[in-house]
Amino acid sequence: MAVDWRDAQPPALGPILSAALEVFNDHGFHGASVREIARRANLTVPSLYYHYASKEGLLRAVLTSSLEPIVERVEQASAEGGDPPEKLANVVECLVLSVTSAGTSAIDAGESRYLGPENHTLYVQVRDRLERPVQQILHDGAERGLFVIDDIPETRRAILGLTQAIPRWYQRDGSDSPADIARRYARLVLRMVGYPVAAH
Amino acid sequence: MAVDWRDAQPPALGPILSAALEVFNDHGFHGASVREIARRANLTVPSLYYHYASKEGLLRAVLTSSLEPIVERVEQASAEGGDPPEKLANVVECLVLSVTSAGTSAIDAGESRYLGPENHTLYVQVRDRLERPVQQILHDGAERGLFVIDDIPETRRAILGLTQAIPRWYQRDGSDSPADIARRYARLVLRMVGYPVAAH
DNA sequence: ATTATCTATAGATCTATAGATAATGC
DNA sequence: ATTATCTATAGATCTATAGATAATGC
Repeated sequence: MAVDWRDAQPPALGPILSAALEVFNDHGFHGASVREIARRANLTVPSLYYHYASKEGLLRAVLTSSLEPIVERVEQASAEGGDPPEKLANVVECLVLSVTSAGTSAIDAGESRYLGPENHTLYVQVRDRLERPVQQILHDGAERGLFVIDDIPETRRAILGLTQAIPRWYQRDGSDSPADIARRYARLVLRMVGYPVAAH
Repeated sequence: MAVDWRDAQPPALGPILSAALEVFNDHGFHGASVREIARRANLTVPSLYYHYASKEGLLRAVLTSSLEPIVERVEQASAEGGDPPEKLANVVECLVLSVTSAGTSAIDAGESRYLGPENHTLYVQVRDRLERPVQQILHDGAERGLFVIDDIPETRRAILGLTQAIPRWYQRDGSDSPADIARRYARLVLRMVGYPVAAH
């Protein structure tokens, strides 16, 4: 096993994209200015434009570069589980850890709607790789009669929407550790697909 | 019973706020321009400023005016249920119908973070009235041993986050009617709180 | 030669206001 | 008197580029 998906992720995002991630997270795509991104990256604006053709290109790079390591960890988390319930618990834990941990940081996936058609397509390709393992687990679990699911794609969207909503309320100085939240969310999702889990 | 919470909601938002709602929904707060809002409301920009002191004031008015009728319907939906499971199913159905129905339209609650402190406080007061009945139902259901819940506030946030994520993928021309989605989401949430529901 | 940075600036757009003018209600 | 609209514009800010300059690698 190359890396443990439970480990805290390294930044891995280079100074420009790290600056862009911060500013996009703080103000959203339209509220962010390339001036501020350049300032936080210790560059002038034209230097920034040497590396990225446009503000939109910057957003696409931030979104895909943030999501790609998450996809890889999610694939590992799924592979590590023995049966669908364990796989699903692992994947949900991994997703929650990803959006609550420092480095990776969760840029609101909703900002992707401001991408133009070409950049949006590139982003969707990465997002699809995140959806695929979740879809597969739900399908397998339902097929084996382990899960009770009315509509698999809808449930997949519910699960991913659930984890993406966490950054809206999560405070890093709160009393609950990311690991605690991750474990509770895993149980919550297992119950959601009709797999009974006792209360803790 | 004054109004049926399952009825499709009337617009009820006046021409200026309706225009603002559309533009904020299309482009987000920072991507929206007051020029376009004024244009869609058939007004000049200074006329618009006569009615609302600032773009931020417009956003606050849109957010609270959109949310208030939803709050009232949710309170009705809860009151109409006999026991916690029925109340919860009603509330979730009502929330899903609210974010998928035409008039009310679901402005992304995430835009509220762009409000300044005073306006944010006003918005939070309305949002709290939405959270309260959900919190109460979860509390009652857990107390009576009907629900299996690890953490009530976290589960409340999960449920509301779940419904707020719907507008990101919901297409009004899709094959599933809002009523179908609402019923499936209600079952999904009941399972989430450990209340078993058979598959449909 | 290539890569990466800079100063200076174009040109558009943004929120908001000043001050005049019309329409309405007492 | 009050309410609601308008024309005209202030003043700031935004994304992006032109063109010069330095540093690096062959």
